[in-house]
Amino acid sequence: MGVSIDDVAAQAHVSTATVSRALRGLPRVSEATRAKVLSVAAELGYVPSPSASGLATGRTRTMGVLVPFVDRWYFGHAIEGIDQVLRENGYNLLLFSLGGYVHGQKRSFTESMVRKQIDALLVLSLGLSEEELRQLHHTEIPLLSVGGPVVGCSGVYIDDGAAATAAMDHLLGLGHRRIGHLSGGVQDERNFKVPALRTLAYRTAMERAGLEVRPDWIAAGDFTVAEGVRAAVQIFDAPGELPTALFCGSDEMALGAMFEAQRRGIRIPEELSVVGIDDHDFSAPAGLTTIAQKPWHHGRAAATMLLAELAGATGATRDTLMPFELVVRHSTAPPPG
Amino acid sequence: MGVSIDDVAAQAHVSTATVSRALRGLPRVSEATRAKVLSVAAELGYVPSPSASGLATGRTRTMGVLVPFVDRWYFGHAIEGIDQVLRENGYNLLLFSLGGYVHGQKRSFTESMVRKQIDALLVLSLGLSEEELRQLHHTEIPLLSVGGPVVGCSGVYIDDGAAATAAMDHLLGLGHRRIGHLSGGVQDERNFKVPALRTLAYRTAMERAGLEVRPDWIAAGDFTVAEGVRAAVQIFDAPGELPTALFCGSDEMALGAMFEAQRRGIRIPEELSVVGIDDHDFSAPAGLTTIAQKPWHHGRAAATMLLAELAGATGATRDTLMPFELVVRHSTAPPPG
DNA sequence: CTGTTAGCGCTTTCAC
DNA sequence: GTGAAAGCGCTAACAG
Repeated sequence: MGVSIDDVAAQAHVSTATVSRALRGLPRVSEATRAKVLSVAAELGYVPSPSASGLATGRTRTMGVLVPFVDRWYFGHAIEGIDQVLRENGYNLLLFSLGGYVHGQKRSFTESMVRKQIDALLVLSLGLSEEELRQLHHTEIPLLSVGGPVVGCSGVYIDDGAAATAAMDHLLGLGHRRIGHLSGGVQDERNFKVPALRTLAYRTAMERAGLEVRPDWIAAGDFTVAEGVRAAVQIFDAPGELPTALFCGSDEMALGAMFEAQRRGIRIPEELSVVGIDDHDFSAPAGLTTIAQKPWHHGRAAATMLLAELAGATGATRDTLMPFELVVRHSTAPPPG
Repeated sequence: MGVSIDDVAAQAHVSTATVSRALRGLPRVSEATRAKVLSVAAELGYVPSPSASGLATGRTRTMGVLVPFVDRWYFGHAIEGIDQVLRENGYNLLLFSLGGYVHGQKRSFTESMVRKQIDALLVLSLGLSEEELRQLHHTEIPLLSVGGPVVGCSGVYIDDGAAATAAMDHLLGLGHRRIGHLSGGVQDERNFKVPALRTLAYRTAMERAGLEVRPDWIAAGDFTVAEGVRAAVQIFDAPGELPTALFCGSDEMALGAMFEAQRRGIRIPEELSVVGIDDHDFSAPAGLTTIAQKPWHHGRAAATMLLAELAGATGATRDTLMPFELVVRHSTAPPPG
């Protein structure tokens, strides 16, 4: 059925070894033979078998990408960036999604899924357990994280503390003093520290400004709109005065808070300022002020580094901080009064 | 470095063939030997080489998934569903994203990316060109589309015409007579008919109700929020009276229209009703009335069928219509007056 | 129930 | 510059 390298060799009247060299652009092949081989291969519609060359070389030209979800803003865009550079370099992208099972027994990622199957692994914003990390390092394939720090391997991400601080400084600069917070990452996310970093920056900024951190002005979500609504409800329903501003751990949560505020007739930004982190696709249309980051670029940068490492550039994968930027839109203004 | 089947065979004092049978759960192996092999394999940390077995069997236990984007609602969720059933069945998911290059020369999907690499291909809501379709069918691997009809292969999707009609009937039932439309798919999407089907249903419903289809009440977008805003602006800015309702080709566009309406002080649903299709994650929080579909289920269903087909159940992949449902929330009401 | 023996299709020394 | 031949690790007859 499939035409093999032998067919090409026969047709071109050369050995399989020569066909192999010619097709891969290796030296030690005369231009005449190379041309001949190329034309015969094209004519026959020859496509090399990845399994065969994988077996022979030990490399699969496939990169694994491990994600907690594919249907969430950050991951979708990061994967898109990764896919693009992989494609440009003739690499395949093997996707492993935990589908939300960030922890627990339903979580099904194991070393065996990866062994002898991929040349390197990109881990997206994921807290790997000690055991998983151990297994992964044991496979000895290059590893790189994207979207947040992961112990034991380098990563590509923004300085979450600084980003959150920039958001807080914006609010503080506007004159807000009663600032609430929708935090991300409800529970134990193991080694994944992003939500905690952002929340820590909130507390630090408040204290630095000499402001009180009121527990009833902090609510936890999981980075989604739905949870943003839930967290906002919790804060809005709390007895006592409301904050004049909300710093949200993600744009989705910020948007959720905006929806809930609108539902209650709380005017934004007149009565309440809202700022998020991400610059989600919905943020510009909704007029949300945010700290923008570009997961697509993160993916590209990470994949590029990993490819360089595979190409032999030892040390090509290093921790690298990506830029972020405050984008002021219409959800923030000085506090009322 | 890697421990091979021979190592296991040696340690277990059996032949490689026996190890192979034992590990794959084939018959004709005594329980005693099977147990022995299993324990030795575990002890040695043996993991079979996909390349080797792929070479030997001609099957890779990998399914390809071709998508126009991974960072869009429908696709992200569909991929999640696909990934899950693949994982449950020991299959790998090789992702091919066109990254938005739905057409044009930057589009890089070719037969060679697929040949000898995957056992089957899932094509997500994508209009393949005649040439691509020809190449794909030429590879003779099972094909199945998800999210919309693709000529030449079966598919899993909702009846878009009926879904759009349900949305229109809701509006009509509420008493609306001036209904505008945000259509999807701006330009030539080749063989991808979903946007056109929805728009056709709009026209048909209008005519059936004896209502005028006004060109200035129809604006085209590309299914995204940003385009929804743009299209809404176009309609809102048109001279003459405004429609009292908007039927949008996707929830993202509907949400964009809602943002724009809010910006202009057009009250929803008092002055304007908006209905979409999808039940996007943002729809419930935003209170958008919509026709809900479940891409995650579509993905699961499609992957399951393809796997069955691969397992030998000829004809397992057939056209199958998935359910949809009107979800009434707070963006629709009877027209003013 | 188990072992032997060919490959699967490609890469890679090592000769020539 | 080119060819011969030995694998890479596993599966699949075919014997026994």
